[in-house]
Amino acid sequence: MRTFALTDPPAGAPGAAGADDLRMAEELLGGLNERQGEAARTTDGPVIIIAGPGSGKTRALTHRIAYLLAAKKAWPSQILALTFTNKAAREMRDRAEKLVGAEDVRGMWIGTFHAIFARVLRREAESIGFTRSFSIYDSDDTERLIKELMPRYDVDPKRITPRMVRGRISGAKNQLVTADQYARLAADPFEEAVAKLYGPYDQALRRANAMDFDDLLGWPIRLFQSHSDVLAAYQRRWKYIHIDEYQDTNRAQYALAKLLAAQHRNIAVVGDDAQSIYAFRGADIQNILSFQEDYPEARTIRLEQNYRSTGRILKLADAIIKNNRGQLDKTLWTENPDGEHILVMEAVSERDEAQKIERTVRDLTVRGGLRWKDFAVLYRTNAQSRSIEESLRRGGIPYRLVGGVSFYQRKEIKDALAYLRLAVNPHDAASFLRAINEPPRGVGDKSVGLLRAHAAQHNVSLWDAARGAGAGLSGRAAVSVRGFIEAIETGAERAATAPADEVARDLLQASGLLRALRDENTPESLARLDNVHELINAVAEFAGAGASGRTLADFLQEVSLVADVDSLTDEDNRVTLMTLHASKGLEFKVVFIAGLEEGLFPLGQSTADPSELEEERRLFYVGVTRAERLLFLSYARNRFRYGESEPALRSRFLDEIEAEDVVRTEAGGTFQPNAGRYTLDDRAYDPDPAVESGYRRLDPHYYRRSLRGAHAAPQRGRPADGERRVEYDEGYGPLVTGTRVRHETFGEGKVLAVDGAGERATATVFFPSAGQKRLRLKFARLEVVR
DNA sequence: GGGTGGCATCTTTTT
DNA sequence: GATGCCACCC
Repeated sequence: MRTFALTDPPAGAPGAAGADDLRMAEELLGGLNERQGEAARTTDGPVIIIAGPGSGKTRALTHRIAYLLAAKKAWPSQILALTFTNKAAREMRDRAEKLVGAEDVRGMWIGTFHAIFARVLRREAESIGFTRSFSIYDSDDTERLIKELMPRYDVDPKRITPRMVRGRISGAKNQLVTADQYARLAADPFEEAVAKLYGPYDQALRRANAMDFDDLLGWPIRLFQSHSDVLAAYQRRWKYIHIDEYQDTNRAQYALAKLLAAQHRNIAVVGDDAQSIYAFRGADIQNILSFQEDYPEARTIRLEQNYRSTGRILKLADAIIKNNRGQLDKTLWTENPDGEHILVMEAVSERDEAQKIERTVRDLTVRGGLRWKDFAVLYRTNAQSRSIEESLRRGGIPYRLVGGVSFYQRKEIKDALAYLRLAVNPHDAASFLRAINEPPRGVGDKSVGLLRAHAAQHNVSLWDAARGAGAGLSGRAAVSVRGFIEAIETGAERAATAPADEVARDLLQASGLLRALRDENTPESLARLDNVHELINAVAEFAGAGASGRTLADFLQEVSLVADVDSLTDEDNRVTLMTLHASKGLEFKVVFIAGLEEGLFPLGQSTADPSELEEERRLFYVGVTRAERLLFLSYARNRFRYGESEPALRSRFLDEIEAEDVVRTEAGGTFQPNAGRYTLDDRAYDPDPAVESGYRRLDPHYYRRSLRGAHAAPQRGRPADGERRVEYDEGYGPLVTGTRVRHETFGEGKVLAVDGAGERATATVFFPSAGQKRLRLKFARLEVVR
């Protein structure tokens, strides 16, 4: 929650730096080591800082900013710093303030890519046909919109879910592939279905005066490309550009940075390829390599000394990442003591695992003098938090859960926000659909269907359709709709003059939402009512906090852009629970990584794809390097899945650790990794080209049955051309993603995914004739087509 | 139009 | 174990 001064930098340079200025600038770099200092001092021209975990990379970047200001190289408003979380931005700003003073930092542009460019878009909205108060759609809104479109374009939401479509469209947007281009590239029936929806989806967003997250990057690019004067203005403005966590940038972010840096070429990026964990949302490590191509004059600085962790933790991290290929060359080292051994804890169940964690936390606070906030428990999926929460609660240990269902994702909050968003942007279709019959006011599916038909027919928004009345609504529905519209319009009019929180309070009152919750009068509904009041308070706080005139529209755009980690502060003394992803950039004295089991971490089918497996491994690396002093790795031999307990096998990540005197068992013995249970790349054993260059599973215990199928007998030689028949009835075979199979009734299809084990092994197969099917291998008797 | 109860389907990770 | 969806009833 931060405002950026939107004034243009004063003309000219900020005056020549005197000797005093330069001395002060140098002093600011006093606390840095030689390398960090070099990174901070390299202010002119492109710099790429390749930095390991805990090496003070953000520190170096912040000092660089302070140095620029102190040495009078730029006005604050000429500095742009892009981060990946608001929290990182806030920390960077706070540290910069401490270095050079709040006064001299004001006006600097520090924020996430999304926040900064949302801001740019707000200023330039009209030139791309939006209004300033456009809505920002999260994945929920987006899926709603896609679902709306599906029947009209003859896509069956059972076969191809809105979520899948959203994923594909988002991926395409990250790669800067437009709807037209996508339609041309679509290669299979699934992609063709996506292609049918992509264009209309974009039009629907436009009609709703809304943007999705990817548009917040895509639209600025289009804006800059079509308005060279606008681009030139921003190129001039931002004399110095900084990007933190550069390994997480996607194509669109890369393109934006390149466009903006073209004039001054003062761009400093910081990244660690080993910590790239967001490929699933389009992050591309290649951007690090491209940087050196785009800026051949770029200076490369490596920060390899680690200040955070003990020697043993670092040794473990190194042993983990060594199992990945193609990591950039980097040697981590530290002057810190070796520290304690890393402990592996085996539990019989997830409940047992949670209790062990709870007990360990308690012991360490009593004996080790640690505080609750020194601990973090990290896990792969949000669902894992439940058991850990339970045991911490039972033990009376205060904790803080990051992620999961955050405040702004709760239903009542989304409903309330829908009203507020409509008042600001009445054409917002997703909000309209959410709010129109919440609370129930007699406008059900049928009436909404009529409005929708009317809107589609006249190519107007739902709002216009509803406002035009008529549309064939029944008398009762028409009255309700009119009341709804009036309430929103009243709110919209008042928004122009009254304070944002008053507008919000009155509008929610008029909506009937508050009354419905009060009338329901259950403990749950009253809790929800409290939440809505809390939202109103948040609006009040927001509107009051800013220097001047922060509007409801500003508030709404801000809340769409905050993540849950952002609210994390060091103030509460609580144990932190969060996903490994959310932990990036943070550090804790003691870290637990729970659920180190095959299928959970590495998760699901990621083991089938080498690049996905490597991303999982980097995620493990990220988790391990969050720890300063103590690290615990745990797994359970049984874990609940789909409501029933299922046996689990400890993660390959534990068995591939090769490090002397680093890891111990709880009993104090040496941890014995079962080396070679999984090995790298022995493609020679597999005649199937689909798994070429893949990791081969070799654990005879785990995969005994599949080995009997094909892998165990490569010496029999490849079958002659033609078909190879694999029987599945006594287990399941080496079926991997991409394999072509034939089914008795559906014909030929392509395997999209395989999950489950043994009896429950299930393949997701796409059949051109019948669409996507989930088939139990036990029954389906698939033939592999070669 | 709306509410309820049973059944299926999951489960990545997030700005 | 929770959410979503559908069928059925009021």
